[in-house]
Amino acid sequence: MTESPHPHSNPDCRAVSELLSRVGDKWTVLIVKALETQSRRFNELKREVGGISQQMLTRTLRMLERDGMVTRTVHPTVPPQVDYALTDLGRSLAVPVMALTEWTFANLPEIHANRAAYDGAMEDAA
Amino acid sequence: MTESPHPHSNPDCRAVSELLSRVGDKWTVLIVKALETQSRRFNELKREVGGISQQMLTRTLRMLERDGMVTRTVHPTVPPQVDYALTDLGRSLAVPVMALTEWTFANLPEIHANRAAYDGAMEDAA
DNA sequence: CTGTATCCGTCACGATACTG
DNA sequence: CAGTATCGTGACGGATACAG
Repeated sequence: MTESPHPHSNPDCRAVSELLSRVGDKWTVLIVKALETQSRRFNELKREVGGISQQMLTRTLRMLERDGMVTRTVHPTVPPQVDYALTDLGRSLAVPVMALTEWTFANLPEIHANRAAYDGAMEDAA
Repeated sequence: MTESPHPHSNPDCRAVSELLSRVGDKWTVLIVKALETQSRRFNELKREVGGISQQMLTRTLRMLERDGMVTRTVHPTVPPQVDYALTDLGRSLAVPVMALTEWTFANLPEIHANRAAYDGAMEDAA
């Protein structure tokens, strides 16, 4: 946990920021969740996640594979079959992510109430 | 933890996704970190975070305020003085975020190694 | 089936100038 | 000091067509 006057310029903090961006992107968590219980084929994932384009599924899987979060196994059959599975690293990431998820569920009512109050105050001012 | 064939369309899961995006954006975590120990004034925050534009600082603070993560206190002095502070909600969010941060530090070497291996394999193929 | 290539719209973000 | 207004840019993400 390095200290720096400008967290931004610190390489370690940039790494954390980068990881948070990955987790915060539109599809990563949904894909990891879909792989949580079992390995999946490409189109299985596409159906399971729902609403994702082929392009984004491919891109996100490549990033996850590069970081060692998922493995990609090609079976040289015809038609081709590719299985994606979580690695231990990917599964271990799911733990703190789940903590954030549970925090969200626990505090969702309060957040919604806060927003309603804020928006109400804003339109009073307007 | 609601079940749905298409997580995307589930309002609870969208809320989680939204929260992850907020945490995953470029500045939120850095601002929360800067407010962790004490309340800060606008330009104090700007200096502390480092590299953020006025516009993004304002926007991010507004979002955090709307969600009830920070309070905004205006002192009617001249020149004007505005203090930002974390709420209990904001502080409680910091807990699971820190868990993710620590996971990152713990697994950074492995991730870097994975990337190097992946990139190496790629340029072999090329 | 499992991708890659291409095009395109949107929006987050940055820089700058201006205001109370 | 603490913002708001405006404009520009690039990355992100979707749709579609094509390929092995």
